[in-house]
Amino acid sequence: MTSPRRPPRTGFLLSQLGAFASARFGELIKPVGLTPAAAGVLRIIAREPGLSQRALATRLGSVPSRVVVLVDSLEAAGHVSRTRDPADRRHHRLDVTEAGRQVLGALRTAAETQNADVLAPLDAAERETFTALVSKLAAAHGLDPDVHAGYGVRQSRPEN
Amino acid sequence: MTSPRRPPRTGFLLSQLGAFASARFGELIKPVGLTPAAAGVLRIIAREPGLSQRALATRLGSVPSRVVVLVDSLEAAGHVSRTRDPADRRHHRLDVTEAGRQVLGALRTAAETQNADVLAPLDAAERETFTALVSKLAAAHGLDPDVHAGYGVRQSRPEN
DNA sequence: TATTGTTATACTCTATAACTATA
DNA sequence: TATAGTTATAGAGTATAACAATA
Repeated sequence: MTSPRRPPRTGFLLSQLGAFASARFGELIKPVGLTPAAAGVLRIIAREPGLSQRALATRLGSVPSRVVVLVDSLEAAGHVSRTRDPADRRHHRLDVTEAGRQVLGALRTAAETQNADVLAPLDAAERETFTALVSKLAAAHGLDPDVHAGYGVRQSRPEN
Repeated sequence: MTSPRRPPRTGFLLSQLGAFASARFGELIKPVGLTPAAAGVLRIIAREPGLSQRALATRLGSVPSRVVVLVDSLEAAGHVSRTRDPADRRHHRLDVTEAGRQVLGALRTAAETQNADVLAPLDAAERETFTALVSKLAAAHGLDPDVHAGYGVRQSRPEN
């Protein structure tokens, strides 16, 4: 007779943990007035000033129309500026404003708090080990911490 | 002068990794014809036969109307049965059908594949360490592997 | 009157397709 | 004609509120 296999729970628990971490960050930045997705976009633009919306869409693995909505909200909030590129007036250069830079500071603080909250149950040594393993997995799977993953690689179907 | 702090990336990478794991599972069960959310509900019902929809909603941290939709889909697919409770005809007892039980087997296979795929970049020793740490974190935060977390503790606002 | 489940409805997120302007 | 960005629209997921049946 076959013994009843114990189900492999790590993958599921990892999904749960990721969702938990994401939700926690969402709560923490609510006072800042940004969604996690918009926060990720702000960080990407800060990292690559002058990015075009098209390039941003590629970076996000998303579509131009989605980028319009995200940038609209950031621009309306005064965190990001759109400037027509004089060299090719079809392009919009995206840049972080001074106000946006201040928000980036708040986001970093929120990230630190989130990090501490999520890892709180681990002691210092465990935390270090865990961080190393998570980094290794993320790198191996080609994940970018600034790309908000609604719930993963859509493209094919909303698999929620 | 203050040195530029290196941002704490583990929380974000964990979100990414969780979304990645969830998306992978979603792909794997596409042939089965279930969404991850429905799959989680099926597992919960298997674990607690005769559950009422109200109780299920509580278990999911969701609302009764949401449960109706989820159970509708599972019942239409023939994986779950609704039976009025003779003792209190307001309740519907939820149970997994024979067909549902077969699907549960397929889900377990998919979970094993997902688990292997996600953890593939780690060697055996790292995998064991990682699994232990993930389990510890999930337990400490009170997470249930069968509760699909759209993207976290909604309840207050869709923080996507 | 309180509780279980259902239906009607609305809102958010995100994608596809059609459109405008620039090249 | 090709490309960047925008608008219109649609679909999936999930919530709130009103409702029906039962207690």
